[in-house]
Amino acid sequence: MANLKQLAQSLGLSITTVSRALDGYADVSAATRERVREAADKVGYRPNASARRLRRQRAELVAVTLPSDPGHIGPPHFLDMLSGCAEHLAAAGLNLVIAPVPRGESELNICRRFVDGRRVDAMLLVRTKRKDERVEFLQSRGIPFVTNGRTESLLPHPFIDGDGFAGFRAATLRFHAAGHRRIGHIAGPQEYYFAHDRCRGWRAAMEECGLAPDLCAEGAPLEQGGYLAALELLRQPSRPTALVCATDEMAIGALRALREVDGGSQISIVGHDDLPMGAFTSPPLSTMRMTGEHLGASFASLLLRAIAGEPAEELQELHAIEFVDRDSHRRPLKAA
Amino acid sequence: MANLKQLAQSLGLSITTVSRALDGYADVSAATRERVREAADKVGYRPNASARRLRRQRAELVAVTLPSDPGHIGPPHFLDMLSGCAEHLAAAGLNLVIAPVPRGESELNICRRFVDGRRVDAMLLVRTKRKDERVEFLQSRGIPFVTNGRTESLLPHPFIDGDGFAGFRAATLRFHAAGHRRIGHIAGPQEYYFAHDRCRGWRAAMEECGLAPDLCAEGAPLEQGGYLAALELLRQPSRPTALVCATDEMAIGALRALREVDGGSQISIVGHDDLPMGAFTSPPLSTMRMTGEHLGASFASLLLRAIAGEPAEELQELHAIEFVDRDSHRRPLKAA
DNA sequence: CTTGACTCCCAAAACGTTTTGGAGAATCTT
DNA sequence: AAGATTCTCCAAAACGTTTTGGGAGTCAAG
Repeated sequence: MANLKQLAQSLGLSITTVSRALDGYADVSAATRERVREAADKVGYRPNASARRLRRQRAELVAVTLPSDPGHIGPPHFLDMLSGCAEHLAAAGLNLVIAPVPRGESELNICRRFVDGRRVDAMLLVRTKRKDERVEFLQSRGIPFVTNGRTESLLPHPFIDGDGFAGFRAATLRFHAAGHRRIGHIAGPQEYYFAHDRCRGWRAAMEECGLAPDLCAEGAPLEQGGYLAALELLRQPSRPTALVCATDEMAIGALRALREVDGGSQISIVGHDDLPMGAFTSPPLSTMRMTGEHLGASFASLLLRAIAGEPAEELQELHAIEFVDRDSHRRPLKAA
Repeated sequence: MANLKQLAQSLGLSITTVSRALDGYADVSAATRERVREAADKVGYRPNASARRLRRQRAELVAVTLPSDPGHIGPPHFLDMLSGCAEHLAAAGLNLVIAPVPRGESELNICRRFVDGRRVDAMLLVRTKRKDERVEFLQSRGIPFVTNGRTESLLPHPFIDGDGFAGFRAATLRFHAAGHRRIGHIAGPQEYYFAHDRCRGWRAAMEECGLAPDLCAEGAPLEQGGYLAALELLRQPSRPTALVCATDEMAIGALRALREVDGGSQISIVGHDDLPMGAFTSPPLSTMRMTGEHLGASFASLLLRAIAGEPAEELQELHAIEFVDRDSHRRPLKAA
C-alpha cells in the first residue's frame, strides 16, 4: 500500500535511512531501526518488486520451459519437483515462472524471449534432448542454467540426472541371472537423452551376456506408447519373457498388452520412475528410481550456485538408480 | 543487450521517438518507424521488463499457489492446465509464476506476500476449501483472481468448477437403476469443496432412492487413502456392491483393496477425473470427467476478463460432468 | 499575411527502489 | 584543544522504460 517515500515522511526520516534501516545496515542506529521496522510492520510496507528489480538489475525470476504438448511432460512427481524447487528459490528471493511453449513455437524462441528481455536471472531446462539447442543458446549467452537430464553438448553444463545406463544395464543383468534369455526393451523416443541412455544400458547388458539386442520397440513415453510397443514385441515369432521399460507409464501400458495377450501372468516386467500408481497396478509394478531426496531442493541449490558463478563442472549430479521391487519382475519363468 | 538510450543514439533520434515507433504510435512517420524497427531487430533489442513494469505499474505476472505438500495437488492434467493457462496468459503479455507454499506456512501468507509486494496483477487459486481464507483475503484487497473450484464465500467470485453434485448424484442413481442397493462412497477430505460437493451428490441420490447413506468412508485423495477407505467399507457387516469414489486415484487404491478382499470382480466402482492411467488398470476404470476443452485457456480468459474489471458474476463457469464408461462400473451383480 | 490544422519529433517527469559519497555531530586521542 | 575517529543520517543519482505536454515545421485556407 505505502511506498518508501510516504513511510519516510511519516517518520520524519529520509528515504535513504528508511531503506537502509529495513535492509539492516549498520549505519543506522538501533533505535531508529526499531522505530522504522515497527512503522513498516504497522502499515504492512513491502518494497515494490519492480522498482527493486530495476534498480538492482536483477529479475529475481527463474524460468522453466514447459512444452504445452499435453502429457508429454514427465512423471507426476515433476510437479512436486517444481514446487520444491520454487520453494527453495523463494527462500533466496527468486520466483519460478513458467515459460510455456506454444504449439508451433520452438523452445529456443521462448528461451530467447526470456533471456533477451532480461526477464530472468537463470533458467531451468527439463526433458533434455541429446542435441539440445536450448543448451547451446544459453551457453552462448552466458546465462546460468541447470538441466534436468544430460545432453551431448561439448561444453559441460550443470545438470541433475539419473544414471539410466547403469540402472537399465543392472535390471537387464538381473533378468539374465534369473534365467531370462529373451529380454525385450520398450524404449522412449531416442532423441531424448534419458531414453537413449536407458536403451544403451539395456543393449550393453545384452551384449555382455552374448544375447542379440533385437527385441526392442520404441514408442511415445506414455501408457499408449508402451501398450503399442508391447503388442509389437508380442507379435514376434519368439516372444520376450521379460521386458525392461523406459518409463513406468510405458510399463503400465505394456502390462495391459500382456493381460490381453497372455493373461498377464507370464512375462516379467520392470519400469522406471516409481510412480505412486505402480503400487496399485495388477500385478504391482516393479520399477527403478533415481536415488536422492528433495530433488527440487537440489535443483534450486545448483541454480543458485550457478548464478553465483561456480563452474559448470562442479554443478553436475549423476544419481545412482535403485530398484523398487514389487511383483511384476518375478513372474514364474516357464520351461527354460 | 542494448537499451533504448543506446538505440536512440545510434539512430540519431530521441528515446521518446524510438519508444513510440516500436509501440506503433501514429505520431511517428512510417519511414522512421521502419528504420527504427530494422535497427531494433538488428541489435535484438527487447525492452527491459523490470523498467516497463515499474513505469506501467503492472507486474505482468500472475501467481498460482502450489502447496508443496507432495502429491496433494490434484490430477496429473493439472500440469497441462497450468501450461495451457500460462500459454494464453503469455499471449497477453502476462507470465505465470509459481507461488510455492512451504510446509508450515499458510497459503494465506503467501498470497499476502505476492499481493502486498505488488508482485502480481492477479492470482489463480487451486484446490479451494469450503471456507477459504485466501478468497476472503483477495476479495478484501480487491485484486483480481479466479479459483479452480467453488467456495462457500458469501461474495461471489470468479471460478471454474465441475458440477460434482450432479455428477455423483447421477452416478449413484445409475447404480441404483442397475439394481444396486448397497452403494458406498469413498470420500475425499470434506474441508475441500469438491470433496464435499461430490459427497453431497451421492447422499442426495441415496436419499431419493430411500436408501440410508451410511456406507461412506473418508480418506486422503490419493491411492493410499482410497485403499484404506475401501478396506474400511469392506469390513462392514453388509458390504457395498458398488462404490462411488471421489477421485480416480482413490478408485485405483480401492480397486486394489477389492482385489485383495474379494478377488476384484464382484464390486462395481466408478471414479472421477479420467486419469489416463484409468484405461490401463484392471479392470479398466469407469470414471467421470468435467466437460469442456482447453481448461487452461478458459482460466486464462477468465483471469484476463477479471483484470479488465468484469464483475465476478459473469465469470463463473460450472461445467457438467460426463461419464467415461469402461468396465469397472458393470461388474455382474450377484443375487439381488 | 495570418490562422489553424496537421505531421513529426522531443525534453522532462515519473515509476519506487538501492547505492554512492559525503555532512554534521559526538566521542575519543594525544 | 586540536585533530582523528566513529555514529547517524541524508541528497542526489541511477536503473530503463512510458507518457505528458508541448515545439518546430509545413501546408492549405481565409
